[in-house]
Amino acid sequence: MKYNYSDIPEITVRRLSVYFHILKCLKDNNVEFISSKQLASLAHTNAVSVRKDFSYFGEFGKKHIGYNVNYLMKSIMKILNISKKNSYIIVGYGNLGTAISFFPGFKDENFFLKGIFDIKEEIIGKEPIEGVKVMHIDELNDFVKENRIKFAILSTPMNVAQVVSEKLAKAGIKGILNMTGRHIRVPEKTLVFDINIVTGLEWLSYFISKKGDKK
Amino acid sequence: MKYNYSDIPEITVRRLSVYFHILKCLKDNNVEFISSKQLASLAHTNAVSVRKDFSYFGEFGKKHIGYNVNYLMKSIMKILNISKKNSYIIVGYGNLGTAISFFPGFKDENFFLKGIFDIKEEIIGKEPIEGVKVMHIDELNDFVKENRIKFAILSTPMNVAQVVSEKLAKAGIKGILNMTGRHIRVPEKTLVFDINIVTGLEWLSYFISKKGDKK
DNA sequence: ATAATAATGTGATTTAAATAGCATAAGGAG
DNA sequence: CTCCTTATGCTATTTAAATCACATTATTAT
Ligand SMILES: NC(=O)c1ccc[n+]([C@@H]2O[C@H](COP(=O)([O-])OP(=O)(O)OC[C@H]3O[C@@H](n4cnc5c(N)ncnc54)[C@H](O)[C@@H]3O)[C@@H](O)[C@H]2O)c1
Ligand SMILES: NC(=O)c1ccc[n+]([C@@H]2O[C@H](COP(=O)([O-])OP(=O)(O)OC[C@H]3O[C@@H](n4cnc5c(N)ncnc54)[C@H](O)[C@@H]3O)[C@@H](O)[C@H]2O)c1
Repeated sequence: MKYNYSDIPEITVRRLSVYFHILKCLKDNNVEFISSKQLASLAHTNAVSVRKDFSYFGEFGKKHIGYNVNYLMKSIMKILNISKKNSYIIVGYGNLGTAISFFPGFKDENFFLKGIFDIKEEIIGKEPIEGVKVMHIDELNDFVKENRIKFAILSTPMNVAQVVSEKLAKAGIKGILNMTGRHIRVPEKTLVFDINIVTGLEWLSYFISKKGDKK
Repeated sequence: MKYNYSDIPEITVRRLSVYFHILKCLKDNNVEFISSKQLASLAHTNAVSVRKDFSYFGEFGKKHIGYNVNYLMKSIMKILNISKKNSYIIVGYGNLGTAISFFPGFKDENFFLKGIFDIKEEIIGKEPIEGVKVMHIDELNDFVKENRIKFAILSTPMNVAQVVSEKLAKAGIKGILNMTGRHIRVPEKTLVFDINIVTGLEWLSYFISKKGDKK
């Protein structure tokens, strides 16, 4: 069956990403085939959901056999548009920005760090990662345009999140991964994905406290 | 109207946390009252959703006026069970763990860091934050039990995520904030909240690539 | 004092997502 | 070669979430 882009549940896209990370791990352990049931159990969901999620994009499995891990990974990479190299920058090079810059996991998914931006004079010009320089935020606009950067990880302090994200949008950044915990408003053409660590603790807190009073 | 715990949509709990962070910011700017419409616009949702979310827990607003920012914050804190002090630990004190330990934002939400665990001999015994020591993972069990720690932020390497989370569950940790990107399996009594930065970039990648082929 | 306005809170309805059920295909056992 | 098992993929149904529509109330303007 053929689906439109707009028929596809947003949550399916999230799950594809989860499946992908699980498949990476399976591949490292030389697993060649996996059933929707097994994959579901690893992804904390159920087999029907797994099959349905894939069915929006095509038929990737074989009856009686399940899914070929390698082929499924490649298919998901195509769907998520991460089969080709992508470039990203980090904006705000403090504690969190630094941690992210040293994390090797982005490369496996074809995301390559191309630049770092901050305002602290003492770090500008440094090259903390080979081939990646820290630049002043004033150089952002030209750099993004010249290098056609699509993605930015925003890890500045909260109080400048809004102004900095406006600069990002203006420079032509297509997607902002917002780590600041502050909601930002940008033109519709720029997408934002929010990650908020504190929110996670609050969610846990609620469900732990409510676990007693079931039903 | 009175709702049961199980009648309340999970997504509502997530949004409460989002509202709370926005309210904190409004309070800092001396805003006293806010309408569901205004709050919705700041939270990227709509006014009815905002009101419905609150209505599961009680009536917090005044007609024609809207919500008192302070009162609403206190109410949300009660709902999320963050009005009293909570203790958490960080397990895996590498780049990310360190960044998190220095982040002051948890205190505002009544989450206090009580201990740090790792296996690197050269950092064990250090006190990177006043009053918070780095301990060996072998001391985890006793420490968690003695200090009745409820929450743990897991930031070890992926390959030990499973074994370490089993230790956490065994020690009696109630909620794990899993930063590793690897899915972990723990007994049902232990809750897990996953945060995966790479997933965020993939989500952005998908929606940016699909934006052209609308409908 | 009355009308107009701006807001909340909640049943009713619509839409989206999850789940169930089943037809079908691939492989293995006998 | 036929039957049994296992697993996919799709349609139908159920459940959950979002939205609509409106009754209600507090405040302001006339
Ligand atoms: N840094 C990032 O931006 C980033 C992004 C996405 C995901 N992650 C994930 O977060 C986790 C931590 O990342 P990081 O960059 O801080 O890695 P890191 O290697 O800098 O830190 C890991 C720490 O865990 C410690 N450790 C190892 N085994 C342990 C054990 N058995 N018990 C306790 N501690 C142990 C190590 O000694 C080290 O200090 C990883 O799983 C990574 O995949 C990190
Ligand atoms: N560290 C965490 O664990 C954590 C957790 C949750 C949320 N956050 C959020 O992530 C963000 C970063 O946290 P952090 O701990 O790295 O903070 P940080 O203060 O260590 O780093 C912020 C960096 O941004 C730079 N900066 C300031 N203004 C700038 C501008 N206009 N343009 C570019 N860079 C600018 C600063 O010079 C600094 O290097 C914050 O918004 C924080 O709320 C962090």
